[in-house]
Amino acid sequence: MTLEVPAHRLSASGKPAGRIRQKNEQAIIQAAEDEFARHGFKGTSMNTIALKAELPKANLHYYFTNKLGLYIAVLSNIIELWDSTFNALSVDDDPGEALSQYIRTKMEFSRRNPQASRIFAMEVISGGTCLTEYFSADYREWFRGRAAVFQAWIDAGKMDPVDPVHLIFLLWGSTQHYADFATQICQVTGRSRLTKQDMEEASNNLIHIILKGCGIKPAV
Amino acid sequence: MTLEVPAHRLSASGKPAGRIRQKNEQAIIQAAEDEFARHGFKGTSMNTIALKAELPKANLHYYFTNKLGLYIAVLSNIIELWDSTFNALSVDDDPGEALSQYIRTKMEFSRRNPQASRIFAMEVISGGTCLTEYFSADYREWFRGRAAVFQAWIDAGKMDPVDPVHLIFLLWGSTQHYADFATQICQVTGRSRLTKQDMEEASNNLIHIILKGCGIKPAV
DNA sequence: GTCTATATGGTGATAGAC
DNA sequence: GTCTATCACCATATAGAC
Repeated sequence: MTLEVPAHRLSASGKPAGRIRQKNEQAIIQAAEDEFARHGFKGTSMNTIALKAELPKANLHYYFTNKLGLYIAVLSNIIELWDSTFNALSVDDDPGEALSQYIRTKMEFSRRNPQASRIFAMEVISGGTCLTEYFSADYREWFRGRAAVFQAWIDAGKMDPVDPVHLIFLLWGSTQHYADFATQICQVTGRSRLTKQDMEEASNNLIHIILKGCGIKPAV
Repeated sequence: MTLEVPAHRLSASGKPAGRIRQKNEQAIIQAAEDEFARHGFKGTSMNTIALKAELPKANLHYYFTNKLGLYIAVLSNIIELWDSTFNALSVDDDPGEALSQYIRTKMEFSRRNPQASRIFAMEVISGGTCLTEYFSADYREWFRGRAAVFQAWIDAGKMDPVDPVHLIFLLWGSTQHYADFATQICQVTGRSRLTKQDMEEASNNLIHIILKGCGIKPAV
C-alpha cells in the first residue's frame, strides 16, 4: 500500500545510505515539500528547492536523478503516513469510539502536516498522473476492505444503513478541508492561523454531526 | 462580492466588445480553464493555452495583457457562479428544504463545472495570493451574514446548536470533495467517471447524514 | 562524493508587418 | 484589429573539474 521506492533512491551500490547522504536527502525532501505544496509539480523549480535546502542545484540531480524522481519520493513519504490512521478502524471496535478517535487523529494530522495534505490534494486535483501506479487494483481492494468495516457495523445494527463508500468520502472531505482550505478558513474567520483549539472545536462539531447523522451512539 | 473586472477586459475604447473579440476571449478563457485546472497558475504556459484555443500566442497577450490578467479573468468568471447558490439560503426557509436543495445544487454544480471548482481549490491550497483582494473585509461580512442564517434557525429551535461556521465548512468540504477528488473517487470505486446518478446518490447520503446530524426535520 | 560551468530548450512578453 | 518574427530570460539537466 505504499509507492515503490524508486531504484535511484538507493545508493549506487545498493548498500544503505551514508550519513551525509541521509542528511542531504532529508533537507531536499523537506524543502521540496514546501515548494510543491505551494506551486504544484510543474510550478516548482529545482533551483528554488536547492536554494531552500541550501545545497547546490546539481546535488538534487545527483540524489534524485530528475525532478519527477524527487516528486515521487516526496509523495511516497507522505502516503506512508496517510492511510495508517484509517487502517486503525476495525470491525470489533465500538463505532462511536473508533470514529471519534479517527476524526480527532485525522484533524490533528491535518494540523501538524498541512503541506503533506496539500501536495496530495493538488496531485489528485490535477489528475493524479503520478499516482496511477499507487491507485492500483491493490488500492481498490484495500478501500473495499475499509468500507466493509462500516458495512459490518450496519449489519450488526450499530448504525444507520448509510452508504459506506460515501461515508468514507464524507470523512475524508470534511477533515482534509481544514488542511487544504486553511487559507480560506482563516480569511473568513479573521484568524491568522488555525490553533490546536480551533481544530479541537472543529473535531467536536464534526463528531457530533457525523455520529448523530449515522445513528451512532456517541462515545462515553 | 465579485472580483473587479480588470480594465483591460474592456475594449480599448471602453465600448462594448465586438463579435470576434467576444468569440476569441471565450475560446481563450475556456482553454485557460482546462490548463489552469490541470497545472495551476505557474505550471500553465501561455503557449499551451494558445494551442488549445487555436489562436496565435500573441493574441492572448493582446486580449489579456499578461498571464495574471488572464488568470484573474478565469477566476472571476468562476466565483460569480460560486457564491450565488449559497446566497439562496434565507432565514425564512424551512431548514430541511433549504439545505437539501443547497446540497443538491452544489453537487450538480460540481458535476457540471468540475474544472471551475478545481481551479478555485488549487488557488486556495497554494496560498490564495491572487485572491487576497477577494478575501476582503466584505467577504468576511458576507460570510458572517450567511452564518447568521443558521444561527437564526438554531435560535428558533429548528436545529441543534451546532457551530454555524463549522457547519458551513462541512457543507463546502463535503460537496466540493466530489469535484476536486473525482480522480481518487473514480479509482477506488472502479468507475471511469462520476455519472449524474452517482452524484444523486452521493447527495442523498450527504443530506441524510448532515440533516439528521444537525437535528433538522427532513424535507417532505 | 561534491560542485562549477554550461548546454539546450521552453517561457512570458513585444515590436512591427500586414 | 490580427498575427509573424523575435527578444531576453529561466527552466531542467549534464559534463567534467575538484
